[in-house]
Amino acid sequence: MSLLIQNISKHISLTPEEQLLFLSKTETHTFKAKTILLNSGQICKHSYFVNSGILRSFNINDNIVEHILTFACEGWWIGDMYSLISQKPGNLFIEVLEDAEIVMLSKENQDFLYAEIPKLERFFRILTENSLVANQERLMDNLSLSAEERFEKFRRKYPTLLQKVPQKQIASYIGVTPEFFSKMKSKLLRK
Amino acid sequence: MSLLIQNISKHISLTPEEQLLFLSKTETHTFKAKTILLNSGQICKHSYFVNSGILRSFNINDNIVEHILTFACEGWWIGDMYSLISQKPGNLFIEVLEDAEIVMLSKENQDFLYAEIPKLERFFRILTENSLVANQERLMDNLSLSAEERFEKFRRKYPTLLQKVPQKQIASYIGVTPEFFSKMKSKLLRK
DNA sequence: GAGGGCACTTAATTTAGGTTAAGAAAAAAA
DNA sequence: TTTTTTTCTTAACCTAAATTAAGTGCCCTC
Repeated sequence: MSLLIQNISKHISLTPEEQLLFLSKTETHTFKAKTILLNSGQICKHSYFVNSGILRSFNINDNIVEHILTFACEGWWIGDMYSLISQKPGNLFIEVLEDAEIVMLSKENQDFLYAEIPKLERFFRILTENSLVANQERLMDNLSLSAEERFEKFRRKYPTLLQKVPQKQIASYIGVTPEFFSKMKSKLLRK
Repeated sequence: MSLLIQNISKHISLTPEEQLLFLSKTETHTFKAKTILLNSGQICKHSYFVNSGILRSFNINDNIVEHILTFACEGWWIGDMYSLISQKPGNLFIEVLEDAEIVMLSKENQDFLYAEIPKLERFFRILTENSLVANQERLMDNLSLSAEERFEKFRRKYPTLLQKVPQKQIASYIGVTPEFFSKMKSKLLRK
């Protein structure tokens, strides 16, 4: 069974026909690292489900500084939620960090599937709720924890990412400069 | 028509019977300012819809510093999403800031209503999506904007709140100390 | 295998924002 | 009204993290 169907089946149960219908409305593609799937200023047309590889979404401030909103590894969904909902140009980039196989679900097909398989409303509601909870926690962490504590949390939450993505991107995710991150890391190692 | 039904009707349409069923599963109460509706460490049993007044959700760090997650005014929903979903003890407080009339929807009744009126899955999906988008924007703002810029955004987004809640709570929301907020404010006024 | 970018490090300097403390003003309570 | 508590301000001092800059190692690709 595909990773995507497994993912859905964690929260709702689909009949074999529904599974086939769902899959028939998606497209699976492979992308090389460094591919930009969505550019800032574009309208986001798809939700992306990661079969393998790593993606990230980020924005760029004043044309200089990148800030990472999310990483997405195997079994995660990613997209520009704002742009996807509003169908207006967003300010996020979505980029492939590690060669990836991606299931793409277009906004239109998603709406079609909501109509055909109303249970999917439930599935995406739960998915969105979980994102919201994670996001709220990260926001509170950014308000109340030091960079060191945020790094510790990141390391515990995404142990595999630590090995796989350049550390300047982890710095960006936890909200510090690469230089400060480097200093902090060597301080932690010295302990 | 009640504010709550208006709110729901923005996203889905309910028959009069469904409206009555929904309302029959809620309880409306009034609360005085300073009432704590939910304490840290408790399991959140209700979603709260604000008919009038102002509420806030916040956590307390190291028993000292408060950090505000959300304000909720007329027509807004509020709750501890983490605790509500998981039915585990959360770390948020929910407090009434200004005398309020609140519609309370228990977790059990919400689940009951999902079963009776599946359209509601859609409604709460959309509600959660909108929260997520707002939350993501706030997170990115916290990563990339200065305190002054965050305050400017807050002021534009919630002009009414500025008058109504103590400024130390706005400080807490944008993520600075009351002292720094005061300094910043007088600097902005001098311009 | 030489050269050109990246990613990472280190260090000096600067700054945004925190801390501490104390008084003034305002609001709530009595 | 008076008292008490909370909120707001101001100011001196402190610190986490940013900025700037220079140097090192490393993977590309030509």
